[in-house]
Amino acid sequence: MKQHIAELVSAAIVRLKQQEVIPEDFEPRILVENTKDKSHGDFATNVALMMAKAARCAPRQLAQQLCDALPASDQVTKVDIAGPGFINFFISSASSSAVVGDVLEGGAAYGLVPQGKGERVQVEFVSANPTGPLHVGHGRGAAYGAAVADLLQAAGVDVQREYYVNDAGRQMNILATSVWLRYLERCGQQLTFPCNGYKGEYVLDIASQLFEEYGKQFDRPVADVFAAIPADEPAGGDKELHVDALIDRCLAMLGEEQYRVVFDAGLDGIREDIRQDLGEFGIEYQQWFSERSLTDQGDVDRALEKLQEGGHLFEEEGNLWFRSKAFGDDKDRVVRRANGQTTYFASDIAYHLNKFERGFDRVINIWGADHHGYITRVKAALAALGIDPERLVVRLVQFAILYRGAERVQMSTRSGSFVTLRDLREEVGNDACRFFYVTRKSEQHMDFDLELAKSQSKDNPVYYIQYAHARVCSVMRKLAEKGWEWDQQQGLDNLALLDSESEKDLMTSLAKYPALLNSAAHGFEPHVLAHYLKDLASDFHTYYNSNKMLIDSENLRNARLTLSQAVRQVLSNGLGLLGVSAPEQM
RNA sequence: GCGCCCGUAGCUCAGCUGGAUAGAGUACUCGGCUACGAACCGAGCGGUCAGAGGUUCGAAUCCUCUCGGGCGCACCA
Repeated sequence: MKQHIAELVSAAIVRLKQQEVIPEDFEPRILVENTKDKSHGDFATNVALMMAKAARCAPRQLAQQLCDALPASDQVTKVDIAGPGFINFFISSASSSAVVGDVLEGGAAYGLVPQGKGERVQVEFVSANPTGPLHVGHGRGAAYGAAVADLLQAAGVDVQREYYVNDAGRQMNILATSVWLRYLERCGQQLTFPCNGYKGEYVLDIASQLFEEYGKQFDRPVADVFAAIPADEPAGGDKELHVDALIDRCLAMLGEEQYRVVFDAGLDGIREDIRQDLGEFGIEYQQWFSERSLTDQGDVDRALEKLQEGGHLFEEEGNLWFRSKAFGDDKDRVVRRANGQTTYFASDIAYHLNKFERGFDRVINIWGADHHGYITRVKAALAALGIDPERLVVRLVQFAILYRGAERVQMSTRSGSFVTLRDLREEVGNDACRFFYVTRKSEQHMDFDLELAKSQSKDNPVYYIQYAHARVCSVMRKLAEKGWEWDQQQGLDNLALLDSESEKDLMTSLAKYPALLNSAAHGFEPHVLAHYLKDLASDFHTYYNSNKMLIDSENLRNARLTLSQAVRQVLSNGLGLLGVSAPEQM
């Protein structure tokens, strides 16, 4: 409909150009909007205001000339000029109610853009270090990333969801060592656990499992393990030196092969736990990409060689640097240390090169807000590799600050005293969780009150929307109890009977859905959909309270049921995209 | 010190690439079930859009500065 009006306006502009009212070369953007106030009709455009200057003409006068030049349309019943020069369009009830048929015909596919000609896009999200279970902070990235991916897919984009597994590096070595120390305890030995180690209970579980599977194969005397290790922090030493020395000792005493077994026990255990956790949260990935595989397959070296060929690397004091400053970064960055080890950044360069080599037109990274300083250097690397940095989109998700009532909850993976996503899901429910996370735009800081979310009260908007859906279902059940049937065709034939304010509002809302989906998808803004669904549910509740549906008049009854079914369909479609269920009863 | 994000009703937040009288929820005050589900609906109360300049027909929205909050500024991942 917006499109139709835009065409009418466009035709009018062409006529005015022929009459030389406005300059030939002037190409205004024609913006048609839904009106906020019903007295302003159904749609409005501000072109007259935009063009006034170029036309050297008062906006209202220009608007009048535009109106006179508008071609006739059987869908438009009235055109008005209002305010400073807006042109308001009133559309016929037949064309506004046509959407009901469209929705029912489309069904679950209503609002979706067919797959096929769309671009290939990768969405990488969560990618938390596999050093422990996901906590509530990761939950936001999970819900947001999944919704963005699903929205893009709904918009016809070919989407691949990926989790980057940081299965290399110091943190993973600390985890492996933590597992081993717990394992030694499980073997019956006593030791002082490093304060910088991973103290979570899940480490104990992994250690126990290791013990059950391998017996005492990895057992070594604790006295030897801690011999000549620098003191830990509580003992007046340095916790970092302490834990690093333990890692080296662990590797030395177990040997490469056994160390790898212990390491993998930790890695695999946690990665599978995360996979299951997210799966239960309704999130499935097409790929779990291993950081280690980049080094193993020589991708890192290859990426560095490529940079070298382009002359983007230089050596200084034994370190190999990338000239990221030349691409807008604050300073140059080390990619390979003097000891030969490549940095995490080097892996990331290789990873992003790998992504684009896999053929994605665009790559979307959902990162925690603390990574924002990282964007410039990754884009710098892409530019140096000859890849347009614009093809990488980074969306930052601000932290969710946890509250228990008025008290702020501190989170730390290392100390083990954090609230896991799993705990939250079990207490609040997946639906409320998924919805709550995406109700706010991603760059907005979010207060997550556990008490409120756990209370399962009506305060949570997800119940409000689900209730609207369940209500329609309930009416259909009651209809059957009365021995009646819903005649969709009769309903569609009698939509003209639905001329109340609330019915028109509903139809307008339904008609907005496809365009809204599209803009939510391309703007990476699932919260737009969340708010829309709340408004649609609200409109429906209003309608439901003021109009009875199960009435004797067959024509009106079927018309109302048909409208309600269309609402139900859109609620169901929208909730589905956000990973929230649409229950038939609650 | 430099960079990014944020500041809208008592609280939690929307406000689309500048548009008409800045909106929801919640809290508070009233009112509505012999009704297809009251997990609902209706009405009221509540604002110097942090502040100051600027751009223009028009600014919560764009630009600059100030104030206030969050987060970054590694040869960690």
